[in-house]
Amino acid sequence: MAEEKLDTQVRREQIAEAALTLIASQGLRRLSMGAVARRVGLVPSGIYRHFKNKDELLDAVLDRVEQRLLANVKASRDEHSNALDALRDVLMRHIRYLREGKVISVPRMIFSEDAHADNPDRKRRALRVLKQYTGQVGEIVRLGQSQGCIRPDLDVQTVTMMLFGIVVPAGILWHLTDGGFDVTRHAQRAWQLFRRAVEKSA
Amino acid sequence: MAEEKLDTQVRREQIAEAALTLIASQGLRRLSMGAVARRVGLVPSGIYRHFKNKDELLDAVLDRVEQRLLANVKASRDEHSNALDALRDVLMRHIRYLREGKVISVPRMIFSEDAHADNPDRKRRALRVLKQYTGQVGEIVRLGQSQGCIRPDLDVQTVTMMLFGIVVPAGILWHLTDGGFDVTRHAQRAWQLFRRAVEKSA
DNA sequence: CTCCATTGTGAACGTATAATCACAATAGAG
DNA sequence: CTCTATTGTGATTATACGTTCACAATGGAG
Repeated sequence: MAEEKLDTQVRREQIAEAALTLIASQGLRRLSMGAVARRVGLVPSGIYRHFKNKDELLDAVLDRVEQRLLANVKASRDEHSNALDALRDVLMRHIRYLREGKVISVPRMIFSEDAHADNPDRKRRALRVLKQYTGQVGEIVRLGQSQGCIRPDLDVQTVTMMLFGIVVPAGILWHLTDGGFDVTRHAQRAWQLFRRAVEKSA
Repeated sequence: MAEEKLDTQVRREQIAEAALTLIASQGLRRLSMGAVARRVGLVPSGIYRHFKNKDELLDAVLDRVEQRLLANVKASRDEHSNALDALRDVLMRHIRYLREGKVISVPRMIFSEDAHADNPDRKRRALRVLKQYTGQVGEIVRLGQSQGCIRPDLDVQTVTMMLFGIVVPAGILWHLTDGGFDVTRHAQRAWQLFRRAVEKSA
């Protein structure tokens, strides 16, 4: 079945990526070691050459999720000096990924109760990822406050979660409607509302 | 095991309620027919006297979720003539329930990919429930626009989802932190933001 | 080229759980 | 009170899945 023998480091990447894709397309519940194996062209037991068990695999997936999330915020920060522009970019980046069906696995890994059904450790790690992420976004908010484009009296976390609150429900509807919900239009409109709420009027 | 023989109608209620509670406390994944049975004082196979299979049970649970959601919005509408007050009440009602740990099963049933993993039918029904719910909230928004307290130029659905976007992320954090996140405080602050965004200033 | 550590395979096992069925208990109609 | 339909039980089956293990293939160090 395997085309060739590959190094563990390579396989671990392949396998984690395959798991991520499968989670994105079918949800965590249907993620079986067998399905992952098939996707990388291995036999189920082959996975265990590279991961001790399913838990360890899910941890690796969570690692990838963490990397991508933080990389995204960083990109938005780097590309926009104006804080509001950067925040808008963060938002739109999420929406774009949503539409491309790429990283639905992210919310699925972090939010799905299944991801930490009986694994308090992973639950803690998911929380840590989320906090790091909102922390980064919060930095942008703070920047905006010092730039004078965001009202200084607002609680940073609240603003952050409000932005977050545009993406998550949109993702839910997008998922429930199998892509029928126009997330882009919604994000644009919601952004107007968000902006009105946080912008410091001159 | 069973204390007494009970009518199917009564059992169906008991069983659906037990399932709802279990989903709330442990998530959908860990919901087994055996666990439900134990909770109502029956033997696993006993469930099948009242439900054809697990799918039918989950459908019944979704029914209950639907009822409670709509009843909640209705209560908020009835208790407050001012639209903004009613919206705030809808929000706070959610938050209260969140804290009481009562109806986490609601988002779990509607949002969890597991609830409709390979059941497109239930997915459609979950969408219908969500649409009815947002439709009801949307009515309040429209009312507010005609009352003159909500900006008339705003898209109703966007406003509705924005309110929704306060609850959902809060619920996520509340869940991830095992109740450590102060959802009430967050809801109050987020409400200020929301209000500022949608209120028609005099 | 040779050899061994690494990687891949197929069969097998244990477990969890949904679902079925023959049989027992019981509540309520008559 | 009696009888039957309804409800409850325990044993059992089927299935899916995570995991293990003995064995085979292979690639790279020497």
